[in-house]
Amino acid sequence: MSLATDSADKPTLYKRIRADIEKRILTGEWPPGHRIPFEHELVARYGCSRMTVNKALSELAQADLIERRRRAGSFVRRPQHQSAVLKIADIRAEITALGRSYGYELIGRKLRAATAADRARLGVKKAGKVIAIACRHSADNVPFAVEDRLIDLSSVPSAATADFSREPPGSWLLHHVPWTEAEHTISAIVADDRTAEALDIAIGAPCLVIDRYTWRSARTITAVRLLYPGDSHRLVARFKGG
Amino acid sequence: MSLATDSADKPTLYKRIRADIEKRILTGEWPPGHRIPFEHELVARYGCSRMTVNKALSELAQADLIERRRRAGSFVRRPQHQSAVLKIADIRAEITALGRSYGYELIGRKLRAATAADRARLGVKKAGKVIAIACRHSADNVPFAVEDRLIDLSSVPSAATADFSREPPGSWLLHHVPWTEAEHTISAIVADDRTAEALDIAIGAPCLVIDRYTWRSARTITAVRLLYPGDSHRLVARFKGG
DNA sequence: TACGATTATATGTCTAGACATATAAGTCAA
DNA sequence: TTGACTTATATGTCTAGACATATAATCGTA
Repeated sequence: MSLATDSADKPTLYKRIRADIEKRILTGEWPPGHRIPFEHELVARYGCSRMTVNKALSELAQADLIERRRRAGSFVRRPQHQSAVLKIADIRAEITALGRSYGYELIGRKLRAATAADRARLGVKKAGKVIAIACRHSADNVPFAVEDRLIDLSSVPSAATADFSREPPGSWLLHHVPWTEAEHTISAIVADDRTAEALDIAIGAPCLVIDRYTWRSARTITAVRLLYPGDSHRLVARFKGG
Repeated sequence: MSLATDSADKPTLYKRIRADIEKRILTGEWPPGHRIPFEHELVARYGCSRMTVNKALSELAQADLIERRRRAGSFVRRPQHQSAVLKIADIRAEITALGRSYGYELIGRKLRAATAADRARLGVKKAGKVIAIACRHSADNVPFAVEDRLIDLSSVPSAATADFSREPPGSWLLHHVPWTEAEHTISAIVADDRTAEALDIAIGAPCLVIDRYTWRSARTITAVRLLYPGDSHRLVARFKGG
């Protein structure tokens, strides 16, 4: 909701330019790598001075949405600059970054009309189709995490035809769907028999639970629950603040 | 290290102005709430046009380091705008925000020359004095978290005379010491007998463990371990991303 | 073909003005 | 004392220029 509506009030010109460009990036109309119009082109389009256009583009650059290169132009950045906590969104990247071999195993995949429970979990009211996915990640052939995910197909129709038997859904989504907001809920449980079996740990051993919800604008994209062995896994988040 | 050294190269004027102000804020010379010089004063001091000063201040505002108010001036922001994960840094604020009554109990406080273990925990080589603090937080008289903290007195000398019997050290630090970086490590354990006793939970119940290290520039400020009952507590982190 | 020098161009920074606008502070009346 | 009105002022936005600088593209040469 934060940058939702500058509704009704008259935004200044440079803010309008910035919002116009931001919108095209977030909707995917201008994908990562796309060259956005030169300053002089925007000057012509909006009928203003170059400083006004420059201010809009500078703010987008400061927000890491675009990258500016002298003589070449300004380009939409790849969404790889998330906060540290979100980097763990891509478990494969996390494991390979540690120099360990990544293993992935699809346990189950079901395409179905959303049940009441599905709608509650995704936080949506309208019915629609969803994909439910269960899978397991491993590092050096040791179970690393089990994943239980729901994807809202009305937000991400292309997920219906994606091949999740080879690519983990988290990686697929990260590379195909731009997100704008995510919420993590972290808690701890002790392993029940099924969890213990899946993670190859003892019943009663501590587990870290991460529930993540991801939105694009106001639309829910996916809800996922990740279970990690709590004593062997550490979740590291590093911040810069003021 | 990120914005550490623009060493040797010649930074542009607006960057120098921005860096000058940033430095005074981070060193605490200009504390939260302090009014920084008006644009026209900075124009006089640096001998440049107002637009140059304005660019420096606008970027500081976009980075949430200062707040600008028409007619009033520009003010150093309180460090309350951290990422969601860091908001839980202040347990008191977290509890009162939920409308529950906050309780605090100092269990122990020791001022000592740093032992080898202390130095390892803080990640410093040089010896010096430290304060070790143990305390417990509660919500509506139910144990909420136990805290085990080490403060490096060479970084925060004023902590030696702070009264931690009434104010929790986390709140005190948050309000007295500006930080620039923090690292969280989150894991899960099962409660041993001492932990179970302190949190009033069963032995073997799941606990969430948060280890946090905080730095100002390259100096370690504090290291803290927080233990939460894992089934009743949830750590929520919300982000906006690209 | 490969490499080095030249050129064109988009961004980076800066100026000396201008008018708009929100609001702190002061003024005056009820 | 309180509330309404006025005023002064700091920031917000914008312009039409300028020169600096990094670099993609081109051209020329070995």
